[in-house]
Amino acid sequence: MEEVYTGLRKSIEQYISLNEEEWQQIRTCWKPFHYHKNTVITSVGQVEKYFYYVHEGLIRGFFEKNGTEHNMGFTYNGEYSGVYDSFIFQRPSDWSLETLADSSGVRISYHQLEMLYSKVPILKEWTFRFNRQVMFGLGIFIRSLLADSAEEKFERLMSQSPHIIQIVPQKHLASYLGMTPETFSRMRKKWAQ
Amino acid sequence: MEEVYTGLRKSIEQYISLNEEEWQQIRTCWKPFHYHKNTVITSVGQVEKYFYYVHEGLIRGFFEKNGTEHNMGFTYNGEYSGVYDSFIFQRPSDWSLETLADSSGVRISYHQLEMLYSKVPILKEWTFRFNRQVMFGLGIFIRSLLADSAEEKFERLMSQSPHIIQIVPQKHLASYLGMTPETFSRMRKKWAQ
DNA sequence: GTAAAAACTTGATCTATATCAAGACACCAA
DNA sequence: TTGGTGTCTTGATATAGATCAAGTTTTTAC
Repeated sequence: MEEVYTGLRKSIEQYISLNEEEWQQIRTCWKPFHYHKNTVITSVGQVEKYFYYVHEGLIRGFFEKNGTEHNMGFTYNGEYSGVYDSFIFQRPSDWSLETLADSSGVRISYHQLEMLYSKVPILKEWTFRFNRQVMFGLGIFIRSLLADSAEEKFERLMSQSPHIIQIVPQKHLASYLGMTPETFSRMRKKWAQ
Repeated sequence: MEEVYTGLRKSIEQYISLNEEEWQQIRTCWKPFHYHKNTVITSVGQVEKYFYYVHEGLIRGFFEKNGTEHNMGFTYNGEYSGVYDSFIFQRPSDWSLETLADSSGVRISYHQLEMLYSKVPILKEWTFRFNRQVMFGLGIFIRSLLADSAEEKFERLMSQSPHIIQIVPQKHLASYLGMTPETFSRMRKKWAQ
């Protein structure tokens, strides 16, 4: 358990630095969670209550349209998860969160976080910077979706995160790149040669 | 000129409220700009110096790949523009900004804005909320790119912003939706019936 | 350990959209 | 006002990737 909090602290301190008192305030607000594989954490229509720090596990964010699921992203060890927009605006979500492996870590509720901002003002700066980073990532994703062919998207994924294919089921990766599992499988074969 | 600043103030006050002194501090930091039609404001490789409030005009954000330009978005009257990621991180831009009509308004430099944050702390909250709104919009855009067919994207655009077709050249709208001008033209014909 | 269910692969075919090409229209510059 | 350049339309053809289908491998559950 201790190492989960150590991970959280390190992760927060990538953006801001904390003194001991601030950290203690923050720490007490994040509560442990644990979900088994293939558990839906948040589903469409719900209001996202929590923001998650995933110490160990794998989570996917996805939505459904005409019977097809579309993956928007994945969370690995040491990253954050949650239905951001629903969390931020406390409005019903239009996408879902599901574990793809047993996942555990700590999470903070919306109200706890709002309260923390007043107790630990610097934390607002953390959210600020974190959001900017997310924005930046979304921009890159959009760029790829607009301009890259299926083959390019596949190759980009393989050269940037080759390990990912061992962790995330192919059908989900395919959907994330906006292609069918069949196409993904063919790309993979081609790539291997 | 006065109405430009009135527009800016209203726009900022959608997120936060300002007293007179705060507003005066903010106001003096935003300087007028004016660009003619078809002017490149910021190009690839440059570091974005300014954040723009466009009172009147039309600006597109785009990048180029293999000789094809891809539009990422447009700015209309009363909206903000700038190469956000380059501005935020003060790193060379990998996309460009160009006017599609004579465009004028006010803009603030990176350093002025940083300075303003310390003089008018509430302004940071404005940026915070504005960024969240941008994130939200990017999420919707990604969703559409992942799941919608060319026809659906076209229809969505026409029902959500039917006026846009009068303002933005079709070839740019086509690129924004991730399709060719020919496809866009055919969709349009079909739609008219 | 074994059966059932998922996930992945591979091939054959189909289709939405791209590409190529050529004509019509529109706007701007002298 | 007119020529020219860029934009839009329309048709013919090409193709990347989807869909359908059937077999194989891997994972899950009892």
